[in-house]
Amino acid sequence: MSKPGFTRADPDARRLSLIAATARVLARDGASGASVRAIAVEAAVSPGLVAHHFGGVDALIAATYAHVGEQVAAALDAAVAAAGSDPQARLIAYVTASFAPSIADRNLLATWTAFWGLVIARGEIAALHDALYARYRAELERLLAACGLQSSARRRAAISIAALVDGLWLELCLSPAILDADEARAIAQAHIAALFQSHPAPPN
Amino acid sequence: MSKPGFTRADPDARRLSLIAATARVLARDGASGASVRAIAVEAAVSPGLVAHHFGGVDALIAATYAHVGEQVAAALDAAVAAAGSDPQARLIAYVTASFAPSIADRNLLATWTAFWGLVIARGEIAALHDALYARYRAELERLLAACGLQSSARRRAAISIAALVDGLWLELCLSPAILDADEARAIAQAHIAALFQSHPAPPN
DNA sequence: TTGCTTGTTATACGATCGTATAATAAGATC
DNA sequence: GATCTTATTATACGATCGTATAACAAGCAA
Repeated sequence: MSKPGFTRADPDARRLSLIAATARVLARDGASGASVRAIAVEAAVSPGLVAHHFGGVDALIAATYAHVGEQVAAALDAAVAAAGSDPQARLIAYVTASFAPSIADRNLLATWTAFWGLVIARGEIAALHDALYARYRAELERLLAACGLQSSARRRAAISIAALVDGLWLELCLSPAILDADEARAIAQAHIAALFQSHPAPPN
Repeated sequence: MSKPGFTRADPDARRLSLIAATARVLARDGASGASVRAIAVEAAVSPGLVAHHFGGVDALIAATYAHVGEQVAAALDAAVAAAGSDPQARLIAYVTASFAPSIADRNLLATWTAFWGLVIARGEIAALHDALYARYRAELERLLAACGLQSSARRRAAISIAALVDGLWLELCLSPAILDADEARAIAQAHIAALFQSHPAPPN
């Protein structure tokens, strides 16, 4: 007759719900506000569940970062897939997808800054960051290769594009009044064009 | 006969000492470790002094950011002054000075990430960030003008350089194994060269 | 229905948080 | 040396922190 006091969720689904709640708290209150209790309230759940599913709050934040990172990577991949088959268009799509509203978002930035802070304090989390960025650069190198950029220039080009996108993304999130997405896209495209100009594709 | 139990410091000197201690704690333990007590221990001082001199720990962290920002700006200005009178050399010096060991430093990054986290949670701190970055971009625009870059291209060029430097600096601090200072300098120089190539200085 | 597994809650514990308060004493002034 | 200002300390308070623990109950299996 009466509703159950709580619902037993599938462990994976519950973990996802906790991760989503963590992202919301991070976005609203910043890194220092992401306490076990605040997250539990946001997820409408008891504080003990965090320990039960993740062992501790640090692991939950790390899982949140990994999950958000996956989402971003998937969004970038989707942008490439939607760009068709032209190599240049695919590269541009991959790079400028970072400036789409769902990515250049304060909420995402909050998760990222919280995580950067953890990278400093906790060494084991640095591995997550390295893996995510390595994947980003590897994909960039692949796309650059498809555009015919000579292999000796790919590594440096990927690093420079990644750095530029990071900086533009950061400024886009922190002070949107100064930089909007259209200009960020234009800057990134100009940078890529310049890269190919200084390392022209060899004629086949 | 006996040493005094504590020394009465000049208020400004004491504030500086607390700021320096805050920067050290931020670097060692990250944003979440920067508690009033930890800072007081680091400064070899009683916790109450923080409230007495700054009113609260948030104001102390904000002051730390402002101070560190001043130091960085001064270091960049000094690099320009040391570069002589050639406009191109001055611009390169200003940009690549961010990769010097004292600037591309994990300790500085820790302060920065802690502050970025505060920018999200506390609106009043965003103004500090905007002011610091506006100053950086304004100086870039000045140096670009001295190099003869046409005025219509200056704003966008300054933003792109600032973004690239930010991203390179971040990666340099977070994963020094992937990017070293020399390569960061080379990437930044190539970017600047490309900017002038697409907007060549008008002949006088 | 009965029993079992385990997701979930409720509660408690010690540690640490930020800050307010009053007492203390260093150092300048006269 | 006496007086005063105030930087500094010591202490205390309530709130919140992370997590361990045991009781509870939802849902499945038999």
